[in-house]
Amino acid sequence: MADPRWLDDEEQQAWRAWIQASRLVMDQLERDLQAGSGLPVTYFEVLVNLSEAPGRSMRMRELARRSLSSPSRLSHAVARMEELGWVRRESCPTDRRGAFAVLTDEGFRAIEAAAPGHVESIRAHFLDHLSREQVGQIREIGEAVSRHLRDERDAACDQAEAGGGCDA
Amino acid sequence: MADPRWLDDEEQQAWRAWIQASRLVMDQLERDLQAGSGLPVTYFEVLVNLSEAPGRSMRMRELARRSLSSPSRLSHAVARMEELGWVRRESCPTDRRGAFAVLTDEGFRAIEAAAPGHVESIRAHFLDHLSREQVGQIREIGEAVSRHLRDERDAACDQAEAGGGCDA
DNA sequence: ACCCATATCTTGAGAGTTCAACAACCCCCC
DNA sequence: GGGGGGTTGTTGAACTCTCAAGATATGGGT
Repeated sequence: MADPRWLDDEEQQAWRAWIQASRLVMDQLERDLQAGSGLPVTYFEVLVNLSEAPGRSMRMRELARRSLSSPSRLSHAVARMEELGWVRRESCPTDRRGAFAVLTDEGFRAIEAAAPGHVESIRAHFLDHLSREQVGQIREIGEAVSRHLRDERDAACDQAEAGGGCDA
Repeated sequence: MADPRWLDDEEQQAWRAWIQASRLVMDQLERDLQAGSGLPVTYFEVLVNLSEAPGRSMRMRELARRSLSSPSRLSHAVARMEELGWVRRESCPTDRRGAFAVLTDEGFRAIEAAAPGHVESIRAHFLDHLSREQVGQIREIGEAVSRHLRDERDAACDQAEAGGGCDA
């Protein structure tokens, strides 16, 4: 840590371009979606995940995983969306700790209303500026990076478990 | 808007991979930087921009632009960092509306302490998983997307100005 | 049958972000 | 030398996110 390998010019430029694009795209989508439908992007993603689930219903834990959300965040988000009438909670019959989140009809209509504008936004601020080749490149890069971070998260869990037996 | 051009499979995959990677990388960097130095990423970026400016000093407006921050956000952020003793405000002699943000020695030390871990984090969660080619690709893609969004922001200003004379 | 580590989910407080409204000021134009 | 439009920066409220702590329940080992 005393003598870190600083980034060379190419790395520096790539990193800055990536993080800048990340931020700008996210922020713009957030504004568009907010202005068009009053939905934060994170809510939209939760609702989409729910809408694709059988019965439009999913365990909180699983929903959190798919929405790239922490349990806490999802809990707050669902609480908020319950107030809005978009989601309803149901208790799990086989595991009394568990809770299901269920998408209501009103929630479904909210996604349907928001989706077209959101897709336009994705095209206008992202896809339209990429060649066909670049679309393929970004998919591979994104998947490689995501895969790693997902693995690492799982490894962290395994490590925690294995840690118990490490010196025991 | 009634009949949007939905994303085909390739577009869908590319978009999801991108946004997922964006989120995962950002979140991980945030955690690492927070754990290592108690700095939020946005603060770090503000401080870095300041540290590279002549006199370690910059007008709020310009600092906001470079940090991809809204004026409001920067104002709050600087207020917070002033409490921490990392930044100091100075009034502008030639424009009495204006304010400078100035990096203090303590603020500079805070960046120096945070930087090595941050770079390691960038390598571990991003650069290390990309081939040399992909580093180049991501730079081009990021710059294309950023350029567009930057242009659009400027165009929005021009439009607002031109709008005054549009039907006048 | 009991205990304890784990898992699931919630809650409250603290911190950052956004939006709209506001205050202060510059500058150009009449 | 005033107006008036545009710029710069701040503020407060509402909202979201994170972190740590807690409530409840499961499951395996003894």
